[in-house]
Amino acid sequence: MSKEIIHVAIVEDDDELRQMLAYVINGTPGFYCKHTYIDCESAIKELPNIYVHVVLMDIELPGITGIEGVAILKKALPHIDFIMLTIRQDDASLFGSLCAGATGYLTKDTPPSNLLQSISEVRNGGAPMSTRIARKVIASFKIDRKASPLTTRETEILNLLCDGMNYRSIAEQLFLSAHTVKTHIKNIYRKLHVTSRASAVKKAIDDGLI
Amino acid sequence: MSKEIIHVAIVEDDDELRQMLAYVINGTPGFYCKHTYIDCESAIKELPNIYVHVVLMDIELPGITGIEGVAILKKALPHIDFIMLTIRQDDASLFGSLCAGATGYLTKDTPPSNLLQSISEVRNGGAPMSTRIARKVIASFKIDRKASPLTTRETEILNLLCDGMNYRSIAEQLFLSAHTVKTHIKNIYRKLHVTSRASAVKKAIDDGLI
DNA sequence: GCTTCCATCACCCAAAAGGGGTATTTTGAG
DNA sequence: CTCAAAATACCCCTTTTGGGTGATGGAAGC
Repeated sequence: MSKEIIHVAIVEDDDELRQMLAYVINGTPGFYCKHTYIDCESAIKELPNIYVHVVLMDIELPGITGIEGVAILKKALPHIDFIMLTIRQDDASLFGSLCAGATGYLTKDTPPSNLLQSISEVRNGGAPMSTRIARKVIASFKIDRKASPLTTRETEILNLLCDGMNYRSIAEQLFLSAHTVKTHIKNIYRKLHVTSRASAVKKAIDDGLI
Repeated sequence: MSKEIIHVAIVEDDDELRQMLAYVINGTPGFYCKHTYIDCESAIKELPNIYVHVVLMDIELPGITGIEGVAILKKALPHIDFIMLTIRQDDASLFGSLCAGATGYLTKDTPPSNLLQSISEVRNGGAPMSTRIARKVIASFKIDRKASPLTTRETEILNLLCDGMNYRSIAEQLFLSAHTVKTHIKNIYRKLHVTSRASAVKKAIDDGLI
């Protein structure tokens, strides 16, 4: 664990909460919060000129949202870690924030001790998340591939279609006649309800078949 | 926090570690470990017949790997939470496990107290992860879309290609001549280094262009 | 003012794809 | 053993695609 003092900035439009957060941070050894902002516009203007390690970012802000703000700021200041601090638990907010470059995601019911621990954690290479949030993130990976309607051979050929191979190339690679490849592809089209290679590839990817 | 006793099973081929883990779990109030397995084969045979909440799963096992094991077991026993407990930190192991349905991922340097806390956490709707692991998971969402090489019009047409539309349909939809559509598609192919619709769709999806 | 990119439209031609059939062999489940 | 599904192979025919080449007008950048 690093012993350096962690410099924290806050972007939060609620005056009371913003001041309370700064108060808690400044009242804890090892943490320091000098800069707070009421919206992303001012944060975007000021942050490049100050020294800060971690930013606590609200999502629901007037003007530029916290998610858009992170996307903009993270691109300009990739060394800063952004922790979302929000009441929102919907998938769009969560995954939007992560795609934008947030490194942590805490709900506002996080008690102060956990919040401080999360700030330390993000500074030490972690990615702090509220309990339910973590579960959502993990669950998003699980692929319950509905039993593919395709046979092994068909799936094999579908993969080669993705590489842009034509009948003949596929046939050579699989030691089949081009006629057979064509028959398989016709069956693939029928099963996926498509009529072209392009849409077969798209549907296969969307449905997690490949 | 639930006060019920959490029933834990272990799948781990190292005799010493397996016994040590069981010893720690059984020595802690609120935790109970009656069943341990040295490989996935025996776990797959026994787990459906026993009462258990959480399974600690190693990855490197003789025969069926922990990842394959989770995929098989999670499908049959979706109510059980699987926590990977492994020395492996590579992306393939991590994301393979998550896709298979693991709910937690701990490295073997996790101290016993953290391990027990993680078991509680997963039982309470969380998704416990080691610090670095969490960061990897979060980082996997971040999309730094390299500026698309395609123009607005080309991207527009690329999207229609995904729907399996032909020159004529695209032309009608965009109020263009089919000749123009063809020119755009030729330019798309050149920029994406492909020579067919199927591979253009694949590459566009892979590169996050659509 | 010049150049570059974008968007638009056009023609020719060979290759490939797609739709409709039919048929044999292998494999697997009951 | 039997039946169904899967995998294999072939034919005919029309439509679509991909590659090459060329041209024009407008907007943006230098």
